[in-house]
Amino acid sequence: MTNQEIAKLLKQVAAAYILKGENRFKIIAYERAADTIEKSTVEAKDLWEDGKLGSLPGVGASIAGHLDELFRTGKVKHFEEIFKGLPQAVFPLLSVPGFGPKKAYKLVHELKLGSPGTVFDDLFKAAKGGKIASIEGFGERSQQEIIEALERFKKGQIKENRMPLPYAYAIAADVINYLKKNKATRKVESLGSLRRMVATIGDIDIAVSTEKPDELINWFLRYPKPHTIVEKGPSGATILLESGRQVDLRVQHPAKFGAMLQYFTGSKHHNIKLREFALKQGLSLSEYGIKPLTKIKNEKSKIYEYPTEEEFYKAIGLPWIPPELREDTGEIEAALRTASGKPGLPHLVELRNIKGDFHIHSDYNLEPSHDLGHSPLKEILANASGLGYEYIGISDHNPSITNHSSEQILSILKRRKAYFEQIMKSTKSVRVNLFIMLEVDIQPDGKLALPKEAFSFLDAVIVSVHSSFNMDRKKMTERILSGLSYPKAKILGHPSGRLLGKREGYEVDWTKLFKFCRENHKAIEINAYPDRLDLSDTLVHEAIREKVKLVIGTDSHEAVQMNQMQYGVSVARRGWAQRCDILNTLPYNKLKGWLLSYK
DNA sequence: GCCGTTTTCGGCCCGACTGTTTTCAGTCG
Repeated sequence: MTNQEIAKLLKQVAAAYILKGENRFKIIAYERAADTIEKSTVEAKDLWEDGKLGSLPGVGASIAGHLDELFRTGKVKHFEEIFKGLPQAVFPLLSVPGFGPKKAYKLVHELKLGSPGTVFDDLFKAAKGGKIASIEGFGERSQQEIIEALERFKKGQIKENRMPLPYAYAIAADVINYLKKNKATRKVESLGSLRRMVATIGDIDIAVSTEKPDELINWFLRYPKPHTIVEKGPSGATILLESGRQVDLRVQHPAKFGAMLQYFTGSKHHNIKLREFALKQGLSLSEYGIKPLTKIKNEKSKIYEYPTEEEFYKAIGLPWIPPELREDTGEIEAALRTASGKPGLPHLVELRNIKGDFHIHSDYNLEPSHDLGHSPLKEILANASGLGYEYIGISDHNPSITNHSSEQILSILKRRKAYFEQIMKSTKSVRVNLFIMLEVDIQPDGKLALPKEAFSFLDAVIVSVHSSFNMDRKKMTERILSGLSYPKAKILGHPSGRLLGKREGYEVDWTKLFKFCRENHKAIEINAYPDRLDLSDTLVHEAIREKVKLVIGTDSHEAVQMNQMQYGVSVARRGWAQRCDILNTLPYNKLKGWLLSYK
């Protein structure tokens, strides 16, 4: 059962409760639980197997109990009770934008739509036949709107995919650059999930601070890349790029920019928690500023405005919270501790702390079964030098074991080592240290795809799973631990194997893996490759709590991709990682001590 | 049903938009 399916079920429970007139806070509780599970980067089922369902914010004893029953038996008696007496045709309609439980129920009830399978067609026919306008609470306009909503829904049912963060980031960077060229622009910032650096992004939202909103909006609409204009209003505009990606602009006066930036950065749950917190101080927060509550009803109180987020947070007694942390996973409580002088918010790792990259593929042809890199070592070194790195590791894929004998593999690796050493001698001007490494497959039986003798030509290896992804959790965990048990296996590469939007990660017992890594001084990689961003933010947070060390690697197959380190850093930051948690922030000598110690 | 400055009981975010309304309900982000 996937997170999406669980979230859907919980939303249906909430909808059923709405229809049955249940206590509205109970409804909100179910909606909130559905929302966190839908957005969680860890499978709820994995958490359940570890007995950690309760770690999801909004999932308490009661809902966790129901989910336990769901995972064990495939159904929940309590939910079935709740659904009793409600027409099933209501639920499919809830996926149509504009349809909530009450509207859906009223239509199904009044029009006697019995079948969930044909409810869309049945309703569409009823609307076309003019049968909706006469229902109480509806009219000609809402009837027309229903027709259009159903048509849109039919067309757009292949739901637009969210894109991996780096793609969105590149699009946004170009728009932001363009917006900065206008003289009326004071500040430009991304908003929403993009600013929080979430692994996948839907729409791109950008905010501009300016005294001349109209001028900025018109400037935005003249963005030089091909686009169509979707919407234009007094406070912003929306365009659709040729790629099908939507870009929203919001403009605000500099005096109010802080509150607006805070509001639209979210996350929703962070903002809700923040407003609850402020309310206890008699302050009401909104996108326009902060309003002190008054005792007299309906009296309009003054709104205080804030040019910056720092001032906004300060006004409610908190230090500024980095956007990457704004997910209501303890950051407000931590900020509060910081405010009272105790250890609270982490000092998040930054891109400039990174001193090297171990996961780089070169163009040296060692006849691997996976893809070669495209750049020669010299170019990689030059790039590393430009990035200010002290060291790099070249981790080409291991030579294919089906096409080579052990002797051939030894000979290939011996030649490679000699070749790399020769290059290093001839490029003494570049002061980047080299580790000669490999990325080695962990085979299904847990053995590494490399003969034992071959390790003498290597400083260390990254081990990764590249095949048989569908093993059960126990076997996969044993497989990985076995692969990591080799003395020179120091790093587990792209640990979950996920490909964003394409493939779920394989199942792993993370608790067991983290414990093993901590005890054996193995590091887990945060792979910064755009389609991976693996380990996920939530698991990074958990790994750090378990005192596991991490490395951030780009998995570059071209020298230019080494610049993608920033996306790995953003995952680390979302997982609350500080400099001390990330090994490749260490200077060369210290790092070498860890990488070259074999047990 | 969830959850915790002080609260394990008693609270529970904010504003915009839409359409059918004469003051509000439903939906959305």
